[in-house]
Amino acid sequence: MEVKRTQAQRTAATRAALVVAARPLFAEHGYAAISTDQIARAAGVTRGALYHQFAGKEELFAAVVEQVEEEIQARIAAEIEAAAPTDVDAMIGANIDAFLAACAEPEVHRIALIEAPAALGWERWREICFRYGVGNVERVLQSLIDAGLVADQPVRPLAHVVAGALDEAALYAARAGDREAAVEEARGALRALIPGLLTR
Amino acid sequence: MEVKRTQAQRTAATRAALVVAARPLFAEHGYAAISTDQIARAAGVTRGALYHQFAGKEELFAAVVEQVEEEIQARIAAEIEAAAPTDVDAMIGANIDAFLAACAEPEVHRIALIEAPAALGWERWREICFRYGVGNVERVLQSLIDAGLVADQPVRPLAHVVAGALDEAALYAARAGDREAAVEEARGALRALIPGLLTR
DNA sequence: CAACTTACGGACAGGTTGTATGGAAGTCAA
DNA sequence: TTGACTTCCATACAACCTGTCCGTAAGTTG
Repeated sequence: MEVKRTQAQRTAATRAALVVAARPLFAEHGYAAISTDQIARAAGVTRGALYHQFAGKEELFAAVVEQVEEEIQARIAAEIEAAAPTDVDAMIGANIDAFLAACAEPEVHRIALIEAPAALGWERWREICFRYGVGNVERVLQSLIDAGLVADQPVRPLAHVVAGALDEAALYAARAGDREAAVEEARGALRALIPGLLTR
Repeated sequence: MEVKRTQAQRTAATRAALVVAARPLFAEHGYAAISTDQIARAAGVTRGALYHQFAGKEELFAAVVEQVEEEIQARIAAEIEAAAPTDVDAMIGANIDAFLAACAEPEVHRIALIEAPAALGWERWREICFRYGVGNVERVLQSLIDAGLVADQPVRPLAHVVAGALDEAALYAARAGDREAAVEEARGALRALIPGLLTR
């Protein structure tokens, strides 16, 4: 029927279709192995539309990364709230579990942790991570420092290092043959490492 | 003069020239942004030689990664030996310092930590890391466990997680504006996190 | 409703990877 | 030494991919 659509709606629909179509393709084959033509065709538009809506392939990928980060951030927040941890150890554990669960699918870990740093450049990747993952870690650490549970120190570098450990654990868990066992191992390693920050 | 060279010498010379030429190019511009033609020209050969010696661009890059890993491994071992740490804390600190120093140049951290996972795929990257960096971490951790200084637990996942923290710290330090200060911050964060594994 | 802006499709130019082909360099047996 | 044989390398070629240009359609505004 082709109802009359406003420009904003057309733009939103096209951008959304491209991002939605690109995401699983990037997740399965990687940034370099997927062509803009494949994405456009999967989205039901042409490359012309893609290049009108995004400055280029990299910008489209950035939009996908942004969407993924936003999503896992929301998932983690929801899981933490559901767990409603009472003491510090439970809170740290809940954060670890939520992060590992959120990174389980390739759409998350492959895009956000493997492809993004190389495709967008580390600086840009770090900037995005800082607004989501690392930023969250930093907030948690800061609250622990404020509560006197972690020794006072510069939070930013500590947040990066802890986030690095979390990222690697997520990849270890997600990419293993026996997923269940690997998640358990990764959880164990993180629970051995991170609570070591607590003052006792 | 063009002395007569044996086939093995020709092969070795060509492969070495390609790897040596490719390394700084990949380090500065990244894997995707450098063409096989640029590499071949920088090496003083043609793409024909490149494709005769390596199965493709990716295999050449893998050779570069391998060389970088081997080199930093040697550097770290030498620095540890030079430091000759006596107690556990000093040993851990020496490992941290040596790793951060080894990753300072882009030729190391950009190639081995940023480009390699995406270009070679995480599985292959992990396999290489395991023969070098992660493997080394695992050996150190195992010795600590054997000595009763770290709680008994599966070493492999712990080694991955610790290596992830080290990698992120190296990137944080290497990519910062004020290098000196960032190295100090990264070192501080690692020294706050890793010794937390020690039983007290 | 007419001028204007925005969204999009198709075609083109430049550059990239990998392969195929022919010749040069080295090896080995007689 | 020589002649067959293998290895090494350079050039030419085909397929593909990105980004841009231009024309057209859809929507907006005075």
